[in-house]
Amino acid sequence: MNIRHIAQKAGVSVATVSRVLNHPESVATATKEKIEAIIAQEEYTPNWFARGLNFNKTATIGLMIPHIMNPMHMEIAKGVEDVAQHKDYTTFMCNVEDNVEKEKQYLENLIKRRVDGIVFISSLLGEKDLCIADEQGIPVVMIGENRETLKYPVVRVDCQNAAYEATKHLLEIGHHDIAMLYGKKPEIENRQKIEGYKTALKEAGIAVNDEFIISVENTIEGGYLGGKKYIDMEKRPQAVFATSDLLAFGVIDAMKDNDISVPKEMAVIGFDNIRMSNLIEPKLTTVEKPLHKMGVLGARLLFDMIESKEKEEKQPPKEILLQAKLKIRKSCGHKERIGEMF
Amino acid sequence: MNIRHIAQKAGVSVATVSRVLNHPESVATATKEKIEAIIAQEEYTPNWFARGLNFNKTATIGLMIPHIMNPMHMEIAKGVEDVAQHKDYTTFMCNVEDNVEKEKQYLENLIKRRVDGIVFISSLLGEKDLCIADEQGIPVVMIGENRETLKYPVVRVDCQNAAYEATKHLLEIGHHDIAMLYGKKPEIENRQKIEGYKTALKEAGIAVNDEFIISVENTIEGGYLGGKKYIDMEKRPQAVFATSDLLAFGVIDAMKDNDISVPKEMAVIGFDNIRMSNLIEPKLTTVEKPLHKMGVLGARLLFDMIESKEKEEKQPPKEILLQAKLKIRKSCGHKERIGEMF
DNA sequence: ATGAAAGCGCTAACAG
DNA sequence: CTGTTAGCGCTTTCAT
Repeated sequence: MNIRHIAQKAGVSVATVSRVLNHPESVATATKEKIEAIIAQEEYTPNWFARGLNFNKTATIGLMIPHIMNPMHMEIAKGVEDVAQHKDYTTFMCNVEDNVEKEKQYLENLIKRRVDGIVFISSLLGEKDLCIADEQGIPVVMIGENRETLKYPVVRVDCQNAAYEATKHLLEIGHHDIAMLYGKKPEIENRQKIEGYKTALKEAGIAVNDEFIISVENTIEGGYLGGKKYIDMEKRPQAVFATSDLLAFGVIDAMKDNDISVPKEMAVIGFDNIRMSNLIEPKLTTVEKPLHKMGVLGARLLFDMIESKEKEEKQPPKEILLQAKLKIRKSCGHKERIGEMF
Repeated sequence: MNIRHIAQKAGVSVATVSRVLNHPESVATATKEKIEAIIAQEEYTPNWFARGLNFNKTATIGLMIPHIMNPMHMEIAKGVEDVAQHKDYTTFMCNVEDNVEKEKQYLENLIKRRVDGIVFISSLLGEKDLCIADEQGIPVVMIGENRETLKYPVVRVDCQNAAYEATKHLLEIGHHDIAMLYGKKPEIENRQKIEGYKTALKEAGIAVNDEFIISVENTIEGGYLGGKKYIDMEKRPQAVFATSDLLAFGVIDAMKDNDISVPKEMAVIGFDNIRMSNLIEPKLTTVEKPLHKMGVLGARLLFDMIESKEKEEKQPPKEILLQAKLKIRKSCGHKERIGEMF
């Protein structure tokens, strides 16, 4: 079933059919209606490839997701998808699994398919790979930074400051021996978080204990493992700053399994504020990232680029810096500052 | 940058370039290597559309997901994606948001893009829409049933029996007034679950109280709302059978907010056994669905069809029926049957 | 307002 | 082993 069949049935040329598909106003009402009827009746759908061959637009964007089982990523993804949907774009979600090779493969795939743009959530890719997209003229935006060099527009949150605040919160409650558990993957954010953590400790005149700084897989299981390590230490920490809520969940689970009360014997603070974080027991004190908003802003940035590309304008890469906010709940045992609570 | 440029640079015809791209073995090693070098150097990527115009294969499958923020769906999606990845297929994930219109739109989009097959998770679509894919010769498989008529291969679990077992478990513990809270959306499964629930009650000689059967959005918030309704009833139920873990989470949260102890004053059982269900307090007793496996089996079914389509074989739609299993934890307060625990 | 015809970039017979 | 060439289905000038 192709455009020629329709043209024949209607007794017109293919050009006319093509016109009713693309510029309906330029066709006589009578012929148009006749053709439209036939199209409907025959359930004809124009061939996407033939079309793409002529246009250079696919109304598709790609979305790289580090891990689809991590609710944090999905909350961001939802934000991106909401905007894309609104613009009548289809979103290609790609599950990277924290694996550089897989991400590279997906990127190539997306480029081959000529997506109009790509949003990366915490990309693992280096300059060299990323610029493949660039060279093909495909706009790219980052959510969560990727490399120090900001060659691409990026939506990021000030992780260093957030980590500083989180650690300080633990300090204010009265803890000295504060451990930090971080997920292996988004390297730069980790570095910033470590920096913030150390700064807070130093300001409080506390020496950094490197044994307390552990990295694991960024999953509940990873958190459990980390928690177990802290438990087995000769000199246990009094508090754990976990760099994601998922990790914090794992830590708390490990504590429960070993009859260590949270927050009484061990304070735990998370990062991200995913939906579930106020459902576990004790409700998780955490750092609130505006996840959905990050997705929305990232997508907007991308569409700005797509649209300015059409007009052949060029703009310098924008950077949106968001601040995170402490969300004080129960897992650190703080009793004052109730005003800041949810 | 197209195939002609490459051909010129290499001093060969486009056909030869096309050959090294598609049937490298049929080209002399020397010419092949030369052409490959030029392709690499020029960073040439074949135009996807031109290619799709000739082949009728895109190495892409579509995956309809009712709601990306529901971990249950993402665990299934992960199973599908794992298989697709293994077969070197790219997976187009579509976030349906429990919205028929959106699902229809995504379906049309996937068809236009000529995906090689589509996996639907708990599709909302009717025969009429679904057969659009059929008519275009695009294989379709269902995970979680869609309509009574099984025109398509399907991976499903015996929800009726599972609901029966869940209710019976509540009964065995000693509860009489058992409520049922179900999510609005996968209609058929709901019907089956209600059936199983009623059967168990009847067998125990307990009259069904229709007031106890409430439907809400299938989210944590929905569960919270449902829980609240039960709390406000003149004669409160002693136990709630929630048809998803997400709902159960919400119910438990509502109980906590109202100082009703789970399981002492209110037993709660869930359905799905998502990863988080043993992290909340009390650990959730639930019905375990083999989520990842469902995704894997669904994808395999799809690839069977894709491959048998290539060979022009036709096979009757297969149906895979899985059994769910009670996962007894703490939220119902049962103390025996420890052997069945995690 | 409509038709004829020239591509878009690629693949696959068919020849050599 | 390689080149020539006819499409794949559609859009879009350029004529009429």
